[in-house]
Amino acid sequence: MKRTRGRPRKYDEGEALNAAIQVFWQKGYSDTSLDDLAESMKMNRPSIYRAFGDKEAIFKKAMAKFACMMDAAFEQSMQSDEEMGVKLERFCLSALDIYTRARPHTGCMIMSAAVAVAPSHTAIQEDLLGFIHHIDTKLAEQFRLSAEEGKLSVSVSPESRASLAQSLIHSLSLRARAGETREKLHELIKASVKVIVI
Amino acid sequence: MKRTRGRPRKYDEGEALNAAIQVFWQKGYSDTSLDDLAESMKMNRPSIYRAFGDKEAIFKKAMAKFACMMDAAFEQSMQSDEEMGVKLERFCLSALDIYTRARPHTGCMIMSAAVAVAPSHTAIQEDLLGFIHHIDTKLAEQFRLSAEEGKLSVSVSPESRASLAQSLIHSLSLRARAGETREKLHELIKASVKVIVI
DNA sequence: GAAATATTATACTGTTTCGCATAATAATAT
DNA sequence: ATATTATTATGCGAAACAGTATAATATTTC
Repeated sequence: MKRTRGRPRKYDEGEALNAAIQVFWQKGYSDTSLDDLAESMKMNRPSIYRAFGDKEAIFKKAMAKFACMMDAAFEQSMQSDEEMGVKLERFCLSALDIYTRARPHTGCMIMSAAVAVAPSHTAIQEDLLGFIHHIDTKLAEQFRLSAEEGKLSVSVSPESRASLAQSLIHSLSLRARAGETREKLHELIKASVKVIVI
Repeated sequence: MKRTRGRPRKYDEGEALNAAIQVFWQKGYSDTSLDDLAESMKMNRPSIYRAFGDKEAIFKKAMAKFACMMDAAFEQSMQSDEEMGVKLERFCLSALDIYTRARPHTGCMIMSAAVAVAPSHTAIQEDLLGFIHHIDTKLAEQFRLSAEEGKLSVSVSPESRASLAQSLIHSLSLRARAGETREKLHELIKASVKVIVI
């Protein structure tokens, strides 16, 4: 592993992006200044520009990484041979954990920060819609598998169940950010999942 | 009706607030400057301050008025003796109309603008949570009435149905702002309502 | 050790922003 | 008419901001 030439980097690209996620997550896109980012990423502005581009580019990368985190949580929740209701509940609880980790609760970074600026940032809006469709697809796939095993009534399509499940996730994010308690959201999950896997 | 003394107002308070709603709705809280508001409200900054207070105060008033609009849409959708599924679908379609009226779609002003700044604006966060609980209550009341008429299975509580219905509303707003088409959202409503009133 | 290179650090520019201070205007009251 | 009052209109100052240009620094290569 050859060392690079010039002056060595002071920052770690992955950690810097994580720091950017934290700032965008809490303050949203518009209220996050490049100075905020520079401080939290432990980089100065010119270095940020060189490494990640302008503010929108940084945000898009942060958003992509956050999406990967959610994806990983999904995969982990689904890998078992339990019933779909159990798996879905576990995924919702993972999401809830992420949404209520910070204080005050910050919900989903994408469903708050990206959604807020979507109308004026076409590129972000496109990524956002893609992310939503991606989750739709992954959820539907799981419901389809479960239905094929005969464990779900055929009166409701996997796609309908998937969109209802994602509605629940969306609502969890909004409610968490609105300051709802973790306990109430836990109850909300249990009651909603029951209906979704009816 | 005695005319007031001094120089007559150039603006109409209600219309000015409507104009403020439009700006916050599209651009969000942080990206809306007082100059933006002044232009759209057809007032100059000092007049705005006198009439509505600072930016947060303007927003809180705009939010309250938007909440009233949604409330009115709800009442109108519910006043009939049809089945709850029909009424709920009508309410969702009213919401969809509001969420997709502008281009690009702006979703719900509260669920985008207010949610985005909630962690850093306690007063807004409180109003937001209150609004969500208010809708929960009104929906649950309708489901309870419908259940009392024996038109809904008792296996799912009115409260669970209410929170699922609001999840759907939340998701509609997010998806609309993400650029989803009106047609797909219409399909989403039909499929979801079917499950919620099962 | 000197040149080349990749990064960090500082400084600058033009713009936007908020909040307010002050001036101008239009109506009523006396 | 003149004073009073409520508003509109203009302008200012200090701060924050995005983006970049330039200087300083640390490392490898030769």
